[in-house]
Amino acid sequence: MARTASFNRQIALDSAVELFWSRGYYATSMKHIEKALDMRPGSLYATFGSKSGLFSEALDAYAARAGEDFDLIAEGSPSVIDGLKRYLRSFAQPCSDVAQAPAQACMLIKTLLEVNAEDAALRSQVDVILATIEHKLCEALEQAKTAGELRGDVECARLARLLQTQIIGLRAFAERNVPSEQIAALADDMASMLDAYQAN
Amino acid sequence: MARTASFNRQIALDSAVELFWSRGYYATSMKHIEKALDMRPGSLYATFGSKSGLFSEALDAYAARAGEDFDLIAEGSPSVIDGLKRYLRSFAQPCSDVAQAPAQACMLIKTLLEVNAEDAALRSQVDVILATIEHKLCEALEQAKTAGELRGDVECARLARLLQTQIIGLRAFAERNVPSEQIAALADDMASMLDAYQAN
DNA sequence: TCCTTTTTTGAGTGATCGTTCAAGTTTGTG
DNA sequence: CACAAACTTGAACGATCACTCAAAAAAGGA
Repeated sequence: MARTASFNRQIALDSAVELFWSRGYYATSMKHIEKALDMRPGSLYATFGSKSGLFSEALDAYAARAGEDFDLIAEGSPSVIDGLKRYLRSFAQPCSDVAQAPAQACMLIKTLLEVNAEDAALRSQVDVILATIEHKLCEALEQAKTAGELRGDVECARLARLLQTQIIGLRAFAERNVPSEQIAALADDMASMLDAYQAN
Repeated sequence: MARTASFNRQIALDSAVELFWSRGYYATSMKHIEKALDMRPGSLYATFGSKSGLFSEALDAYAARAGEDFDLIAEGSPSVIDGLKRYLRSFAQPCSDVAQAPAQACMLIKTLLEVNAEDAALRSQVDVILATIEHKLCEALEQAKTAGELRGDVECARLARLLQTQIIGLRAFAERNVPSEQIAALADDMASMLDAYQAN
């Protein structure tokens, strides 16, 4: 009955994630977006509403993909704690996938540190996503506790926050121009820290 | 023989640090700068050359102040390790000074994650400053080792990077909208980690 | 007080910002 | 093939971007 859209929404969002993850929010212009997504203003605004609307959807797409990556490692691991250790170390691998990540640091953290109070909606969106991830980590730890992997007195919520902070620090540090062996050593040190929480 | 400048360079730079630390690099316009520094374009460009020139000087001013803060805590501590633990916990205090910091996260890390390849000079400047801080931490740890505070087999350079990563993570996490008790608990956990490196 | 030197001011530069929209193009249906 | 509906295009909008510069203002020395 009418013309069909020539673009694929998910592919467009993937391009937006890559672009925003690489350049950040403010330093990405609509010209960059038009080129990266191969879409013109009319289509862009009809589909995503605004630059911040597109960014918001890109954030959700990024979070979804990050969640899948975590689940994939968790499922392929013999134990919960082992999975968490592998997850930590996964950020130390220079080029794990064929598709090179546009930045070492997490897009959520880049956004948390970049976006200011004038874009409060984006800030609170990042806050919610990070709280969700924290919650997911907490659930994994409680599962480990039930399985007898963790000591009985471990506060899972607290350890979850510590773990999230380790990941944040590791990935932000990795933005520095340092040899990859040093990043790997950092990941190893963090994995070893978990030993202090494991049951005898 | 001629008119004297009406502004104080150091005061202007302090204002620039506060402004850039709060808003970041790209989201800070010359209009913001004119108002915060109470200077007009002609004076600004005659003094600092460009927006990036001013930002570069602000980065150095921030690093200098951060170094002083660290030295102050280190000097007032009974041991090196104790000083480092206090330093970690200092980032968990909501409003330690009268002058409230414009952000929880470190300005250097905000810049590292924000500035993209087009401003390579700023990026490498941050890299150099962070390497200097890492080196300073390493020296403090070696001093602690000499004083018998650390085990003999501790790799100071590696531990220095781990410490820096902890601080980066802690301060970035603190940008989230979470209760200050959780930040304090994080700092405590990080301080406890150092125990594993201390001599029996 | 006048002159020289330096600083300050603010209007103005072209470029680019996010966004809008009318016109043109492409599709499925009758 | 004709029509209607949806999508694509690209020019254009006012606002703002970093930055320039000529003119006005201010200060010290003679």
